[in-house]
Amino acid sequence: MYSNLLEPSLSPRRSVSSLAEPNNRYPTEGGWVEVLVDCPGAEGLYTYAVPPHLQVRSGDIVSVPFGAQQVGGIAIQRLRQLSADRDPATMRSVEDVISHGFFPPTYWELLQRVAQYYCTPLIQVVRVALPPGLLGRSQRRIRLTAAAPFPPIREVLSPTAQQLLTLLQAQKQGDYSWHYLQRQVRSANRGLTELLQRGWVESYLEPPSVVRPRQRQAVMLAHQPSIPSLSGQQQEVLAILRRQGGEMWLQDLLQQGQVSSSVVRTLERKGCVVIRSQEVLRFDATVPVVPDQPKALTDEQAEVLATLKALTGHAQVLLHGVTGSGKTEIYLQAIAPVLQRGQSALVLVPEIGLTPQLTDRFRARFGSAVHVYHSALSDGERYDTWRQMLEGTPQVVIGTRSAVFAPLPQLGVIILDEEHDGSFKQDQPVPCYHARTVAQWRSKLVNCPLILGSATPCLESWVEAGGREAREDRKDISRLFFPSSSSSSLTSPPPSLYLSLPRRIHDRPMPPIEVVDMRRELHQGNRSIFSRSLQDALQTMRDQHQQGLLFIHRRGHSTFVSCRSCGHVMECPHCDVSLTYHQTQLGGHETLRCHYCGYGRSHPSRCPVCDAPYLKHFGSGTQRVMQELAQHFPSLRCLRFDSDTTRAKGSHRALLTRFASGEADILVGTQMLTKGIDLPQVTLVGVVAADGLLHLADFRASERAFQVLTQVAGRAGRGADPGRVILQTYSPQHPVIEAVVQQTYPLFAEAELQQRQALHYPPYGRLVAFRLSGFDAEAVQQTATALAHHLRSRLEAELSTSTSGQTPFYELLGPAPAAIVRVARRYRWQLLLKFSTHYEIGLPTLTELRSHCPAGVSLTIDVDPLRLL
DNA sequence: AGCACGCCGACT
DNA sequence: GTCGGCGTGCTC
Repeated sequence: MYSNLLEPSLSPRRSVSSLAEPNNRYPTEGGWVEVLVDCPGAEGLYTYAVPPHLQVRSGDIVSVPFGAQQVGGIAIQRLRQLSADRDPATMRSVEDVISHGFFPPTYWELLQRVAQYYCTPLIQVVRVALPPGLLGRSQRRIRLTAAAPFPPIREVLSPTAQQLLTLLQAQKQGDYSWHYLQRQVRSANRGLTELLQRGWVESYLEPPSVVRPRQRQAVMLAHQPSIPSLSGQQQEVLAILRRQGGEMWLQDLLQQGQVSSSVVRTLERKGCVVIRSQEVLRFDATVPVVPDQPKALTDEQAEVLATLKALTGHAQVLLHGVTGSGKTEIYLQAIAPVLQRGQSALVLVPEIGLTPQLTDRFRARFGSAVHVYHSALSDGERYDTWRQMLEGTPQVVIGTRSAVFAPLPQLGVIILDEEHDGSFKQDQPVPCYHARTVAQWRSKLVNCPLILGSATPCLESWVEAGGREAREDRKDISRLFFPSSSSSSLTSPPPSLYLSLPRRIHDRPMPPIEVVDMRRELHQGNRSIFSRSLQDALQTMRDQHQQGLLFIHRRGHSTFVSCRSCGHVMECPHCDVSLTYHQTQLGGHETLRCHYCGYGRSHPSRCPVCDAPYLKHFGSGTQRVMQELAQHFPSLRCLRFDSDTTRAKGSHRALLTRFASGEADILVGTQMLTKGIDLPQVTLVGVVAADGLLHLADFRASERAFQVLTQVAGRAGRGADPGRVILQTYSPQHPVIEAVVQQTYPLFAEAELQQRQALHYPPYGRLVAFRLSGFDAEAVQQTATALAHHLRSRLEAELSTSTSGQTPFYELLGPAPAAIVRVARRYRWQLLLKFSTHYEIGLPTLTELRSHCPAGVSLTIDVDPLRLL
């Protein structure tokens, strides 16, 4: 059923136990080891000889020869003897040990579970769990030899060989990677054999460049019995060393003593000092800002905190606190005792770049015990942070979804902040894991609490916390639910506790939300994108020297460009979408960009179809709003805040800092505004058009719209001044809008859940998406149909042998083309499997399904997809 | 991923 | 007949 990497010789459980025991005694040298190799297509274990000089233990990261190259891998298990069908003479040896990894107990079980559940080979999971570059691979390179004639003798060489030679000779070192040459020259292979035969070039393997800890030489005083006679310089060096407490970096010592290293070497020979290589860790150790103290809590906060502190062992808690209710302070105070116990805490956030404020608060409270782990770190920083975790020092790791695999050995609590956020789900490379799901497993495995925090919990978490059953009682504050009488069909009580913070701190009111019907504005002659209400509010805000946010669903200027003469719409040549018009300022450069594949071109002056000069852009994005603001409110200072202006590293924080310091009055942005911004001086929030969010063809569209709008609205009035929210829409009667205005999560959830239940959508059913794509439209469609047949017969067979007492329910939808069939020239089709949660369905392995796909059609399985194509 | 081996169309 | 395309299959 699953990608059975470890079968048949080794059951998963056995491998786990052997890896989990660091005190296992292995032969120190020689013997054999099974290695999980990092190579696509190589999904089994490979046996290698352990050379006498190496000590290889289970869990170590090793470098091994594999075919023609060197690749990284993980030592899974030592073998005392080789199986009989193997000839010891032909076995290859482990090249090197890259990292001794004593992963925490149960860690491997977690990784295997992820691989199993998300239908992906274990090595893929290992790859997301380890810092990048740790599993290195060698590279084939080609370089000129001394024998190569210069200039090249043209007559005797084939054109391809000539091309290669010219290319190499143009390069300073005369050295290129083979990969590069193949891309440059049509049939490079032929030409290369020619050149190799003549001996003009040679091919060599560059060993994998593996990220390793940086080593520095440390010098320390030795305790010596007799003091030998020393020269003046030698005595001087010893004196410096003593002054510095007996231990220094060699480099510092040489610099301070103004001596050469030979002086120190002599001292070492005489036994006065010891020189040792030591790892230096490259993580950001800046302990910034003013240290702060735990803040006084409201009664509600205190009650929640007391409950959290009382938790022992595994428990899942949904902390449902309205925006501005002080969840972060609770996290901080819940973590403090964990650290005191000598354990560590894992804090997962949607995107680290978006939450500099959160990181700062943690640093201010816990100082250097806070480590940040995410993809924006350099490989070296990431490696060192990761490695440092293995040591088990009590610490707080703040990170994005992949940090759920942070190898902390003494985990005391896991916190997922903004748990509803979609970026906890990975959808690009497999495994398509959800950090919340993985965190649930991990907290169970290591027996620690998991806290899910949100103002707008996703419906899965809401249902798990028993939110639906206990709805009627929810007028109370800060309650703890163990619904004793389970009313529904659930066989077990809700696996999660529900804690709520229904009020903001300091009794600050939730901002009132005013809905403006834009149809009426239009009828009354206002053709601007700003209603009169919003215009007035902006004016008032300006007069009172307050700040505001404007939320627009789209970046760019306009959503599409079309010809008013013939109706032609400008489209991306690689995708089935219209191009977005971009113009940063009036009169500035006009470009068209594809938001799916990144294609860009300049704005044509005439229609490419009918040549009429009447191309016009429609719809509005962040850039257009900026321009309109500049026209209507010239005195208002605006900053744009979207993925275009925050692309550069650190620009996110920079923009927020500028805004916070009062450099601008208004921040104009996209979804980013909803994430983790805590600016007390913001009083006005305007939603320019909510409609773009409401009408998406996806069963989660309403949930997402509700979350986004509630979160944006929640940015207003977090400080002393009360806030207000103006929500412009063309469909004011839409249920989502009504729910947002009333600020009643349970009502929204109930309505939405009824629909979900009726259609067997999550959380009442599970989904698995099978996604096919390829450059050949027909091949993709045919494969989709064939796969659907195969799956249907598989499922029927499964059903007939099912022994489960429940009536199994499943449905295979499709094959259907994706809503946007072609993206980046690839055609995309999808099959959707829906089945009831209590039915354990046996999914075929990825390998099995891929065997039904011809070359050129790729298949990925997305378990529990968030977005449907 | 690389790199074999192996099977079909246009050139000496 | 061979050169050269690239389609499957294996790497301890």
